[in-house]
Amino acid sequence: MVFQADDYIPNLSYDSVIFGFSGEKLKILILEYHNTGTFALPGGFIRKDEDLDSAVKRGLSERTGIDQIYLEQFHTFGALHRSNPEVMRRIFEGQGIVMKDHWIYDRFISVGYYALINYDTVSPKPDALSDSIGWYNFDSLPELMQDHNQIVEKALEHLRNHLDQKLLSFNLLPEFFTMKDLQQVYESILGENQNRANFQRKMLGLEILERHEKLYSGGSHKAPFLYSFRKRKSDS
Amino acid sequence: MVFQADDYIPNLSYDSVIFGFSGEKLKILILEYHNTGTFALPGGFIRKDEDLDSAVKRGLSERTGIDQIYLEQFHTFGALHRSNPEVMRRIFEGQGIVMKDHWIYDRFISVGYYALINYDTVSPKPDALSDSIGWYNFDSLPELMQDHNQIVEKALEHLRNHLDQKLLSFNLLPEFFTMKDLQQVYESILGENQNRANFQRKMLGLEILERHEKLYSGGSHKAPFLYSFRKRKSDS
DNA sequence: GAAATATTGTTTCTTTGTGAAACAATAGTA
DNA sequence: TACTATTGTTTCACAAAGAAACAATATTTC
Repeated sequence: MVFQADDYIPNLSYDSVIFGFSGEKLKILILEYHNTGTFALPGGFIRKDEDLDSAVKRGLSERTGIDQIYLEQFHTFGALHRSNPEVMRRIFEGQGIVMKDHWIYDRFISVGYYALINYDTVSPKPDALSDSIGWYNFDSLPELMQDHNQIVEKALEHLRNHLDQKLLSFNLLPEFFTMKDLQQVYESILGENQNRANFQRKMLGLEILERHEKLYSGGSHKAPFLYSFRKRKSDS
Repeated sequence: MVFQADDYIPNLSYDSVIFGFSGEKLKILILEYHNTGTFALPGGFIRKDEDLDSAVKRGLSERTGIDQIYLEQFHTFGALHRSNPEVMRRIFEGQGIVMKDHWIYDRFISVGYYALINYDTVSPKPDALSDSIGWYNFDSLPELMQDHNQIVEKALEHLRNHLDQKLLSFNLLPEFFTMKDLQQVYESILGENQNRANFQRKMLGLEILERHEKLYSGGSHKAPFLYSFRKRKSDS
């Protein structure tokens, strides 16, 4: 599982910010390299014979088991000193792998992607080098290696700016959800409370929701409708 | 001037969409390789010892002579077959350079940037490989090599989406301009007419314009105010 | 089984913002 | 001096957004 130099494009990687929503909080997937105490975003390399997008999809599907993932590229990080060969070296040595020279120790420019996935239906798997992968609350992340904290910041910024246009939130929810669920997704991403009545009006006005029978819920109050989002032509 | 393999990151390039505004129309800079009839965006490669952003700035300043350029990265294009080695080979051979193998014939992933510059104060210079560089009306571009037309499309899309937030338009205007000038920039970028009264109200409301004395103009009508945009702390 | 409670779905009212038109001002022209 | 073209501003109508109030209902409590 040591990466063969000839198979991959050198000096170029991708890093992914994988968002999930637990029902209350926005979370992202973080890898941990136990022996080094290093936290990192899931990332990977691009084969010489594959599309950039395909490389990212491949990596995410390996880690999450999901094939149909909402993926968006948001920025490419190219500062000269963003990558630190010493950190990579420690990670490999923490795994018992000692290599004097390797293309992986070079300087890397990295393309940032974010993904939105349904938290409930995923059981993430660590990759070959990492010992664990897990969900972390977005508002209390550990310190990540290299510039990964900045990458996360930029991902959220992009997500916020495009939340309305792209109805991204749906990718974070299960098939059926209540209006309150949807509102909580918006609130956790935007970081501010939304007015309940206006939020409902706005969402229904978009004409993308399908209303179903009422939820037979356990709450001691009026049961909310369940919604799903309409299948569109563009969906495959 | 043949690029040395050891100096540059392989398989990675940048392409730049350089916007200018002639006073009426939105234009972009296009290179032409005469002997091949090929049109292309100005682009370049990244040295192993420089920031990605610096590489792009270096390239633009070589071509435009301007150092302080508004630059924004908008997308990285990574489709496997986006670059075509045959086209590159023809360009080199058109220059009388015949090389059997060269890293420049490899597959390239390219980072797209756009720049906004003041049309009047720039006299663009072609690079080593191209015979000419010139302004083309944005709405009547020639067919460009590889995926460069798509790159331009995506640049405009990004520019439109961020026009309000970032007040980008100012980078396209001379130091002093009228409200009508500013409105024409907006209209040419957005591709639709703006209401005159509301546009003025909106722009003044942003509190970023400084109003100066009236222009002593030649028009047979009330002379318009001249404006400049306020210097901000963040400017260096 | 009736009242109480919590939350949902909707409506109403107010405020704010936007689009279009009208009005007033003025530099040059006839 | 009147006329014309365009600018700067105001007004009006309408739509959107924010806040509060009202009505409906599933469960709990008495």
